[in-house]
Amino acid sequence: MGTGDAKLDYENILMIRAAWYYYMENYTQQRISELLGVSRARVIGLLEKARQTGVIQFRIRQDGNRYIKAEQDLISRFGLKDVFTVPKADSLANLNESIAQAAAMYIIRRLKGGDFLNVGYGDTTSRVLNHLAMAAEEPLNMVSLTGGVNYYLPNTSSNVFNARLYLIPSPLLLSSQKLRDSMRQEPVVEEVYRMIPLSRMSVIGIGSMSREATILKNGVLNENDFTILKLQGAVGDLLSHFVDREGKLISVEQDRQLMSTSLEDLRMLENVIGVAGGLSKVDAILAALRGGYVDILITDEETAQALLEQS
Amino acid sequence: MGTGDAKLDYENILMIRAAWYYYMENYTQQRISELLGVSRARVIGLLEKARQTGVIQFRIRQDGNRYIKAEQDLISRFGLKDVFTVPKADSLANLNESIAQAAAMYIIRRLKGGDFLNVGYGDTTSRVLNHLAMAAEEPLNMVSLTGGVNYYLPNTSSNVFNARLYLIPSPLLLSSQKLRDSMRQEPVVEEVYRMIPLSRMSVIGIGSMSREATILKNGVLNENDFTILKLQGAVGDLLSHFVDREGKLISVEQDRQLMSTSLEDLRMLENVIGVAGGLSKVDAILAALRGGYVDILITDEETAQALLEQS
DNA sequence: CCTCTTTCGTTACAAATGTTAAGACGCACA
DNA sequence: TGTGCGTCTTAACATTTGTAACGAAAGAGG
Repeated sequence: MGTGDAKLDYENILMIRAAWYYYMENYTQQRISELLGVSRARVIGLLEKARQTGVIQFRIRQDGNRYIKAEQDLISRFGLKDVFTVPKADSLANLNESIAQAAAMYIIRRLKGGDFLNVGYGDTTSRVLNHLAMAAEEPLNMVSLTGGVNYYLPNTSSNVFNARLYLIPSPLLLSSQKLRDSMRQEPVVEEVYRMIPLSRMSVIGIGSMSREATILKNGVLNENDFTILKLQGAVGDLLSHFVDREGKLISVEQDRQLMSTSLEDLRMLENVIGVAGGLSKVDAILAALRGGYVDILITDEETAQALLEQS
Repeated sequence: MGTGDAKLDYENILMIRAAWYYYMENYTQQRISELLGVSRARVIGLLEKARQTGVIQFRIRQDGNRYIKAEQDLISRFGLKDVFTVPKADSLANLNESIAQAAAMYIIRRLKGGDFLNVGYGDTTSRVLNHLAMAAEEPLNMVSLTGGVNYYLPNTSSNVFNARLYLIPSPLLLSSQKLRDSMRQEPVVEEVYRMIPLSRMSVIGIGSMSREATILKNGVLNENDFTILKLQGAVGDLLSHFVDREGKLISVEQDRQLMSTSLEDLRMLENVIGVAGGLSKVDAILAALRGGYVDILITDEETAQALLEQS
């Protein structure tokens, strides 16, 4: 059996060398092009590709004296284990990307070897996973906290999905509580549920009640359901469980049709990382913090400030 | 108790933000200077300082298909666990620095939490430690494999030495075997020796028989001793124990005056990382490999090639 | 209160990096 | 043996980054 495409291998080596020379040795691209025997334009391309594919990675050191005031205040106000904020970005899309990147950076440096990571449902989570898969050298072990399997699959652009997935083989929302309960007891489902408490870390998004909510866009809920939930005091959702300002579950019919880790079980988990940013999410994040579901919060500075002011 | 110098804190925050914007978000320095409200010149300075002090770090991903041919060949030829090579540098001084940096990168991503690291004696080791101390977020636990304490202390330029040190409180070379043996049994010495087998990793240099050898420059040995050792077939040293081409100890008087982990004990350790590069070290590295003292080798590509050709 | 020193901002310039368009080259395929 | 296709190099140009010189502002010490 061959070792794969020789041309790609060579490209890879070039990329690694270019990255080494540029970032580790501070050589100019001109110099590197001479050392590697390629054009300078190509060196630029190699470096770009190295960044894109995660061959070269940037990390910000996270030691004790990195905290800004808002971070410290959040930690003590809500009894959190840790908080990490990113500076403000120029658009909401970029902000979510930023926060996802920060979360991936946060996780990857704390997750070792064969550790398992529970993952929630949602757009932010999905972004985090993409970054993670790229940065990881050994495959990650990921356990899903909810149904809705399709959500975790590699998205179009990404290359190989460098992870071992243990997904709950079920849709997120079933058509009846009865069916949910039956599925819940299926051995293959049961098996994943048993893994969940064994993971060292969990990463979940925090949903707001805005029109942008993933759960709406995906068609899991319709606008009507949504409006009713709002009337009942919902400010956001965790793992698709809607909660009120205090983080208490709003008990509605749909909730009993969900294939999703319960809020009580979520609270029992250690190292639950909540990932969410943007002012529209402030109420939802506050609910998550008050409910005690989240141990570590990754957000942006503006939102962190707002959380402090509104609590 | 105050939280330290407010001005330095602020400088730190600026530095972190600048690094985040520049490396994570790809903003231009111009843009960053506006966001941060400082001059562009200062942004350049902040970024420079962030790199210097390890606030921002570059890492090359080390997955399975990074290996170049020489690395794979070395692994299989000598039954090693891993090999990492750096591309050639422009001078020997830079080469050593490169290799030290690579070693630090290698170690830091495999060392977690409260892990302990054994460290040998020598210039290369010392460089590795400096890089390590800078990159680590939590203090490292380092255990010395030899006496010669002064060698491990923070060198002039470095800032805080972010490590917990467990050093053998003794010179490297004592004036008699008798004294060595007595010292060896002192409780404080014994204590460190007992820690050594418990560490997860060890990093050692590999010395050659050149005039540049640390052990000579430090005045531990004089030129005479050195010449005699060469006549007896010495090709290099590990932890100041001189060995022949096959890696067998050359039993001389000085060896029995050394406060240094024995070669047999060294061989028993897991994950011993040998760090050495440059053509002058080829014979010494070969001896270390043949003797089976080293599990992981960090060197440069040119030397790797030479190792294969001369074995 | 006045210097001295240090640090930062400003500016202008030099060097490096990134982008683009045109053409050369190799390679698959008819 | 062409003919397309993609990828590379080359070269010119635009943008970004790095450096150096100078002057203003702030703090230290007399």
